[in-house]
Amino acid sequence: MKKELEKTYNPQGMEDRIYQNWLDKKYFHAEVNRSKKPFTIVMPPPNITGQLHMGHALDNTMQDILTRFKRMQGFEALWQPGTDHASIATEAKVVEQLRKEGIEKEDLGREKFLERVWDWKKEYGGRIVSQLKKLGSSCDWDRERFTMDEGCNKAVTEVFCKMHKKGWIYKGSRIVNWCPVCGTSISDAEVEYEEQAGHFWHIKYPLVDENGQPSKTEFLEFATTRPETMLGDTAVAVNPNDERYTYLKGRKVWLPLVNKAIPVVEDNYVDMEFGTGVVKITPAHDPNDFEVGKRHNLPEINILNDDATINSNGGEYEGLDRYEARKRIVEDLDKLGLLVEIEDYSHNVGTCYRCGTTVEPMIKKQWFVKMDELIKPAVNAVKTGDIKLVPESMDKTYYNWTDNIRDWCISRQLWWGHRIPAYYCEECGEIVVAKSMPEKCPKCGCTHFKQDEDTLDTWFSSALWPFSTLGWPEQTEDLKYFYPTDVLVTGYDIIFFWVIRMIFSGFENMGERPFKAVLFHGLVRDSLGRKMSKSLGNGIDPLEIIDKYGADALRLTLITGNAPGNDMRFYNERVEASRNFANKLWNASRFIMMNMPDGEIAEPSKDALESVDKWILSKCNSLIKEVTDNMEKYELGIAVQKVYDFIWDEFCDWYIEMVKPRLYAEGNNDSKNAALWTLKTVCINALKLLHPYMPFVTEEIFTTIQDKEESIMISSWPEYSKDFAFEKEEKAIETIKEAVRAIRNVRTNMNVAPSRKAEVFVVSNKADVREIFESANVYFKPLAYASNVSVQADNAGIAEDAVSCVISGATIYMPFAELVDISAEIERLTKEEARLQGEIKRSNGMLSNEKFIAKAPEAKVNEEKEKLKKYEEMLKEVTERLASLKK
RNA sequence: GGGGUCUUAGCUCAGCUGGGAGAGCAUCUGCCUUACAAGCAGAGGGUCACAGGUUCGAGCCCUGUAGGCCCCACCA
Repeated sequence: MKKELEKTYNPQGMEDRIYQNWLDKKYFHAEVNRSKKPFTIVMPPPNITGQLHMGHALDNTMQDILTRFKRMQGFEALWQPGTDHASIATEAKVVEQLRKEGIEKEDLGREKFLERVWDWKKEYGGRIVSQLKKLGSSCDWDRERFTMDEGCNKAVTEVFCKMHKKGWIYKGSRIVNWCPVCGTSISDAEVEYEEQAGHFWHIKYPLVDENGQPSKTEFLEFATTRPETMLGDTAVAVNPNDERYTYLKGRKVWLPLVNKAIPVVEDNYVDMEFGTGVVKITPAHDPNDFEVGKRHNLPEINILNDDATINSNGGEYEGLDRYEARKRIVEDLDKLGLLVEIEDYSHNVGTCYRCGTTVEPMIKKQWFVKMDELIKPAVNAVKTGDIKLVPESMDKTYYNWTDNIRDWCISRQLWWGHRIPAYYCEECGEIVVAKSMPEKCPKCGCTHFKQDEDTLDTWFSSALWPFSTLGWPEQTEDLKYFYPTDVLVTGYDIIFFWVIRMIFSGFENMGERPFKAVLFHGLVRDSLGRKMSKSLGNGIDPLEIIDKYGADALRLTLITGNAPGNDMRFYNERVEASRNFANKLWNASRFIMMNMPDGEIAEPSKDALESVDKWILSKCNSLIKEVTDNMEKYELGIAVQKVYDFIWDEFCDWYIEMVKPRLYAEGNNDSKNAALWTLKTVCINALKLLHPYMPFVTEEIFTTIQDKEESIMISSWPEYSKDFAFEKEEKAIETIKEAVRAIRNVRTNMNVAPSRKAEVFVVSNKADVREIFESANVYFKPLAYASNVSVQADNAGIAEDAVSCVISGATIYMPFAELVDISAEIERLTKEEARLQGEIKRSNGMLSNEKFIAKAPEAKVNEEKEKLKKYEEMLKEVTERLASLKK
C-alpha cells in the first residue's frame, strides 16, 4: 500500500504525535544487555526551579544526537535523566512564596517548611522535564532520578561518612563568604566579583608611647576600603624588609574608638610598594588577614552578626548595619583627627551569585572537603588523556582550576538539602559522623544527640550523579554495565562547580573515571551577543521557537555553524533557514514517493546504473564515512553541515533534476528502475544520517517511504560499502563532473536569454566536448528549461577549441577553455606538482633520518615508503599532463 | 597581576594533523518550472587584524604588536 506525505511540511502536531509513539514503544528504555556494548550519558540535572532556556536546549540536543547516533549504531544507549534539588535557589523560591502569604520560614519550623518545599517540587519540579520532551530528548524517563531521592540520599551519606573517616572532610573555623541576605555561607566559586565605585579611607593610628598611652605625635598611616572592620583589628602589619618601619619592631599601636593597644607584626604578605606599606589586620573578616593572624597567633574578633549588623564586640556601634557603622566610624575618626583623606576608588567587590548582596568574609565553623589529595587523580586523568576534554583547549582552563584549588566549604545554613550526617552529643559535645543517629555517645555514653543543623552544598550531591543514578552505593548490575559513562556534555561555565567535582568523586568512590570524555559547548547569546538573562528580558524561549518552527528546526539551528566550546548567537533567521531545510527534505521525499511504483523496487545490476547514479551513490557512500568519523570525534556541527549540503545541493539540485527525464519516460525500463532505486536508497541513507539531528521529520518521512522497518530511531546506522565506492570508476564520475560544469556554463548564458523556453544548439568539432554535452543533454531539460538541446559536430567552420551555443536564435560563443578551462587546469596542476615535490622532499627527509628509522614502528616506516612511491607516481603523471596541456 | 580565547564576505560564523578561501542571512539579476516561492537559476562581494619568522607552500605552526571577549586572583 503506497503511503503519501501531507502536501506541506508542518511540524505542529506531528512532533508530539511521534514522540508519544516513541514513548509508547519504549524505544528510549535501556537495560543491561550483555550482547551489546553500552553507551551512557548522564544528563546534567536541571534545577527543579528552572524553566527550559536555550542553554538547556543546546545541551540536551547535543546529548540526544549522540545518544540516537550510538543507539542506531547498535549500542545499548542509555541517556540517564534527572533533576537537581538546587538547595539555595529552591529555598529562596519557597521563602519568597511564603512571604507573600506573610509567613517567615522560621514561623513554620524546619519540618513544616520542608513539607512546603516538597509540595512546591511536586507542583513545579516536573515542568522542565515536560519541556525537555518537546525537544525530542530520547532519555530513559523510566529511570528519572532526583538528587534528593532515596538512592541519592544514601550515596551522599555514604560519601560523607567515608571521607570524614579518611579525614578528608573536616569541620573547622575558616573565613567563609557570608551572604547576609540568604543567611548562609557560599563557596568561593559562588561569589561573583563586580566593579564598584567606593572609597579609600586614609586613616592613621597613633603609636603607643612608653607609658602605654596613644602618642600625640607619632602615627602610622594606611588606607582601607572597609573602615568598619577596624573594630576587629588585632594588629597592624608591615613588611619585614621595609626599612622605613624597622623602628617599629616590638612596638604597639593604639586602636582608636576601641581604645586598646595592638601589636605591629612583620609579614611578607605586605606589599611595600602599595600605599604606605602598612596594613591593618582583621583576621576575622579578611581571608588574607586570617592567614596573617594564624602566623602571628593573633586573636580573631568577629564583629558582625549574621545579618551584617555590628555585634557586641563593636561596643557603642552594636546593632548598627555595616554601612551605617562605616559612616559613623569615619565621622568619629575624623573628629579625633585621625582621618587623613577620602579618595575615590573603584574596586572589585564580592557579591552573592543568588541575590547580588555584597558578601561579608567571616569566620565561621563550617564543614570542608580537603582537596589536596582528592584532586590529584583528577588532574592526572586529564594529563594522561584518560579523560578527554573537547575542545582540547579546555585543558588549560581545567588546570587553572585544579592548580589553584582550595578546600571546599560544603555546609550551607539552609533547610532544603541533604542534612549533614553529624550528630552532637548533648552532654559532652562529642561529634559523631554516622549514617544514622547514634544510639550512644562513644565518649560519655549518653543517648541524647542533636543533628547538625546545616545542609550540604547542592554540588556535593551532583558530584556523585554519574554513579548515584546507577544505584551506587549498591553494587548494581546497572553500575557494572553502564559505568563509566561515555561522555559528559555541558557548558564550560561549570567546569569547576561540577565537572572537576564529578571527576574526583568518581575516582575517589568508584576508583575509576566517571566519563571518558567531556564535550563542552558555549553560551547561547542573543542576536546582539549579550548573555540571555531575565533582567535584560532578552531571553528567547525555546518553546516559542518550537511552537513556531518545530523542534527539528531549533535543534538544527543550535548545532550548526558553531564549534565546541564557542559561544553562539541566536537569530530567528537561522531558525527559518533550518525550517526551510526541513521543508526541502520533505518535498524531495514527497517527490520520490510520488514517482514510486506500487511494490518493491528490485536492486538494479551494476550495469544498469548510469553514470549519474554511480556518482550520487558514491557521494552518499563517502558521506556516510565522513559523517560517521566526524560524529565519533564529536564534530557535530561539521557532520550535519555535510549532510545538509549533500541533501540540498547534490541530491536535490543535481541528482533529482538530472534523473527527471528518466522518471518521466513512459513505461518501465531498467534505466527508470535504476533511478528509482537510487533515489530511494540515497534518500533513506540521508534520512538516517540526519535523524540524530532532526529526529521528527526524518521519522515521519522514513515511516512513509518504506514499510519494512517501524521506526528510523531503531534502524541501523548506514555503513560505508565497498559496493558503492564508484569514486574509483573515474570515467563515470568525471563525465558527471564535466557535465555539471558544462551545464553551469550554458545556464549562465541562458540567464540572459529573453525567453525561458529556449532552444539550445551546441556545436563543436571536438568529440570530447560533444560527449560532455551529450551526457548533459540527457539531464538538461529540467535544469535549464531549454525546450530542446541538440549537439552536433562542427559544420560551421568555428574554431577548433570553441563550441558555439545557440540560445533562442542568439549565438553565444564559448571558448572551449571556459568549459574545461585550460589555464585554470594548468594552474592547478602546477600547484599540485609543487605539492608533490614538497611531499617527496619531506618523505625522503624522514626516510633518511636515522633516528626515525630506528625508533618508529616498522609499519610507520613502510607506510612512509608507500607514500613516497605513490607521490613519485603521481608526480610523474602530473608532469606529463602538464606538459601536454602546455602544448 | 595570571591564564584562556577571538580578529576570515555587509552581518553572524564554519574552516579539526599546512596544499580548493567557504556557509547561512543580506544585496543584485532572471524565473510561478507538474517536489518545494519555506522555491529555482545566476551574479557581485574577502591583503583571512597588523608585522616578522619557519616551509616548496601559511587563515592554519612560531615570535611580537594592536583591539575585543571570557575566566581566575585580587593590594589592604
